[in-house]
Amino acid sequence: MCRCPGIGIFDSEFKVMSEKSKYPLNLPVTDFPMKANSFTREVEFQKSWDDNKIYEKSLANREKKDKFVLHDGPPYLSSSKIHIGTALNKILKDIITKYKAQRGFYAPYVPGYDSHGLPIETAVVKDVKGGRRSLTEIELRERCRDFALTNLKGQEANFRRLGIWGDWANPYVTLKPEFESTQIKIFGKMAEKGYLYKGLKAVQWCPNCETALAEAEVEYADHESHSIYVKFEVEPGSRSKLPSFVPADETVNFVIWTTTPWTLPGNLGVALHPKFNYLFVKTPNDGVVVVVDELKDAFLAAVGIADGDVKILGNASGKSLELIETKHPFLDRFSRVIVGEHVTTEVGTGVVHTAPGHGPEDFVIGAQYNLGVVSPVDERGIFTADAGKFAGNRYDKSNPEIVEFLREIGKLMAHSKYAHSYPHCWRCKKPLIYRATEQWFASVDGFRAAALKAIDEVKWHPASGRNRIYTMVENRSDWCISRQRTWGVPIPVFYCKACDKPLITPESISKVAEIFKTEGSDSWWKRDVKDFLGDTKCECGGTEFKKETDTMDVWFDSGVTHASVLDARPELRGTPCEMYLEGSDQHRGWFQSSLLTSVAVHGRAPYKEVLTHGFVVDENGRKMSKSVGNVVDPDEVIKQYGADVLRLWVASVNYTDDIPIGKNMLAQLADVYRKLRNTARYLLGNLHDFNPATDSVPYEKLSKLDQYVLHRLQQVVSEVTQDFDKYEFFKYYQVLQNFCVVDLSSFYFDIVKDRLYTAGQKSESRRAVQTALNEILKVLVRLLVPVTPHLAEDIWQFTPEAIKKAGANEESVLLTDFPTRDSKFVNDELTTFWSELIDVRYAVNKALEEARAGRKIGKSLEAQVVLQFDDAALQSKVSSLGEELPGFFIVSQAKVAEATNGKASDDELLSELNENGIRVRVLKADGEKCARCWKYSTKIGVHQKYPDLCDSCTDALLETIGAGA
RNA sequence: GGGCUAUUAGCUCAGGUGGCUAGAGCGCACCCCUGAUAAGGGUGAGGUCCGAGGUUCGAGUCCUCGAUAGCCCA
Repeated sequence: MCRCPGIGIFDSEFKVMSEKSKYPLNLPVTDFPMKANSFTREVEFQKSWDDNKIYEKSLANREKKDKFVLHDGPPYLSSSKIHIGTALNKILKDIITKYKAQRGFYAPYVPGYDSHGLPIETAVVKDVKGGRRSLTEIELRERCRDFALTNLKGQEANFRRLGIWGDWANPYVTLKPEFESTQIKIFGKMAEKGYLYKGLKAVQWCPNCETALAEAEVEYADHESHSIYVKFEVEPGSRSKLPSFVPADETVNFVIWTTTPWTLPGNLGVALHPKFNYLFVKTPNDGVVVVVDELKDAFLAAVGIADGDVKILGNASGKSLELIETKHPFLDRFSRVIVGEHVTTEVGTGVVHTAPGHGPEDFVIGAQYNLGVVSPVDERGIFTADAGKFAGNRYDKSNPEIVEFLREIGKLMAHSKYAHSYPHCWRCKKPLIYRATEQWFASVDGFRAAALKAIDEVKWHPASGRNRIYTMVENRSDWCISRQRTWGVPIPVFYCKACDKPLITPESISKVAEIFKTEGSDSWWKRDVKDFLGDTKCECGGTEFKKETDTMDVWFDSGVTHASVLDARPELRGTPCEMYLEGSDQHRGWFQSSLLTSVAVHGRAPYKEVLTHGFVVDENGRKMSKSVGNVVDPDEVIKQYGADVLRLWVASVNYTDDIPIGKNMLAQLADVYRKLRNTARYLLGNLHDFNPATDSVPYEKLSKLDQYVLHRLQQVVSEVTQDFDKYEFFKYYQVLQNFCVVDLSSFYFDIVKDRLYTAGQKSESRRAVQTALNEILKVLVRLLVPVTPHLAEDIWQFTPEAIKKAGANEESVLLTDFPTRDSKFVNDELTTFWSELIDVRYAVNKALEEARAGRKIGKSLEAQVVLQFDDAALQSKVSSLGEELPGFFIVSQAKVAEATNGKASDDELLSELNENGIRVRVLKADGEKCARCWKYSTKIGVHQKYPDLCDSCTDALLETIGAGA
């Protein structure tokens, strides 16, 4: 078969004169193509919107109106291609901004990008020969910037291809100087309020590379460690807290198990599980030892004590032993018994060596007990003076020494080698250590109450989002803002070289912000300290300063967009904005970082409403992953179906939960898209000769059916408006689809075709239909704008001039207003009236289908129907249609018979149906087939010139071609 | 392991405060039309409402437990 894309698409495929009929009909005329040809057409529309500045005009038109600002959450620039979830997010935003603009709001949309941070730095370094150390900081940053901006171009192209409108010429980017400058100011304000402090935190550290590592830079590999069991003796002052069954003359030892002997100098506690059962075991040579019940046997085996040689003195819960002090095995300090849920019975003794400077869990639990942090290891992995006799040794070389020393002083119960998986540096492949380092923190405690209050002043969609973020903020610890990275905004702090005191003052902040505003944050590395501080003096009298080397967490970058974008750009009219809209993971991410910085500085949330969506999964509800091969690429979807189908997908699903997508769904969405398109095509084709200004028929003169479809149209407008206002686009999708399929295509359009095609071209009955079709077109094309703007624009461009001139004659459909319910068309009685008639029509169709199945008729016009009703009221309703009745059933004749006239079968009876008090008899139509309208009639050839036409066709024809012909 | 959310026909969705044989559109099957034509119309077949208990005269709807999936934590 010849399939020639493009050919014939712009030709008129509708014909005024059928080849098979010698008589003229009023057939549809339009160049609106049935096929969308989205691949090229959508891009053309997008270009014309750009060229004609449609977005800018939309804003200008509504400049004096209330604002609705949806503030864009910045996608991260680690890739030049967006994935389907990003497409969904941007489309949702676009549906909302387009809708709000149509509703008359001033609704600017400024897209943003998140451009700093580790993943970009990592991606860049990966391609550098010789590794990061072969680059200066500035060189590395330049490469990162290029990488980010290249990706920005790619993502921008992807977004624009989706039909997203906005200020693409001026997006916000976190690496722009003015952005960075504002970020510094926010940091300064938080410092001024006392919300920032420097504290210790255990981070993964590579002693070889002398740098902190992020989670993504850690590789796990097999490693052989020392496995040791060590006694922590209860100090005399705590003996009273022991259970009474413990004999006073026995030493009592909590026994810990560890694979990192070198961390013992950092030990500050021994952790038990509050609910576990701990045994007090009398041993031959080690006094009483305390271990968890479940691991007692494994422990005895490990330390080589026979089961028969011990005696269980009693037991106690972990909780009951809390706060007992033990002696550090070799340093002159105590190690406190603490309890935590993180203790397990998988391996060891159920008594956990706790060194807050050497592990994140230890750090957290240590903070709860105020144990402090001891981390006697420098950046090269060498013990400091705090490590006592091991000072000066490398941590790993000290392992055997510590083991040996423990043995000497009698604290070691067992020692062996232990092979396990252990974190290694991805770069040098050497083992990592946890090391406490100084970091900058935002004290969430300082404004937690205000943040929680702010959360309750925001409208969350769905409502469960409120609880989600509330509990997170309620429980979160302080926010560590420091990153040991180069690609980011520097933490604007200086240190006195003499006393090491940090310097951060309104003046220093203001100077840094000022320089950043013109030169960007590169200046931090390029410029001398003096440029920022002048001749500032430290309190100690020192005049020499050094710059902080840490950069800020990228969540701080994006967390200040309310200041650096909303407040900074006049056209966005400041904070709070109307809406943030992101995936539900952002309750922990952007929603929270934005809230925290905004509350810290302004005492309120930066947004009035927050809308969240779920994650895109495949058709089986599984998450997408490359290895499974179920990833849907938005590019591919656009190539095959176009952006509007993808947008229709977004509108069709309930995005609150997981959002499925796949081949079947897309194929079905393409079907729905085609239905919408063909609905529009029917409207356009049948309105080609209609001028609303002169041809409209007054409402009272419309048929009851025309009035009904207009009433339904108003219902649709009402429902759809509610759906949009509640952001429930899937309801809009259902309503719209139902309306096009049920009310229009298979009902009104089908019935009314006869009037349109065969009545006199200018007859009132045809003009009445066109009056209704015109209203439908006007509404429908606008309803399509938020979700399928390209389709709407396509329809708009093919709308006959007379119709455009009579209505909103905008150059683009994107500049029109959203339709409102027109009360002059509302008449609820029509719904009750027609719903019963539609039931009758359904019965008639069933009867006709039976006749068709029996090969008695083909098309329904070959039949006539005779109806009888048990219900007199229904009968009179049906009768009231009068001459419209045959058209309503699309048969040649229809009549209502008296209920008594129900005698036996007629010879002509083709089928019969009797149910629900409705009796339908189908007979062959009376008379001959009219050559023009194809209806059967007994009045064929009443005009001698037209022997094969029925009377009404003759009239219509004479009217159309002029009387006297 | 914890928190949150979800689970109704092949697909996308309806089913306020528990009450008739659980609905819609699409898709599918069969048929018709050939003057919306790579369109249009008609009829029909599809559901142990995730599972198991429980409350109740009655549960898709309420309660408990569990399964599966997604997100966030640990």
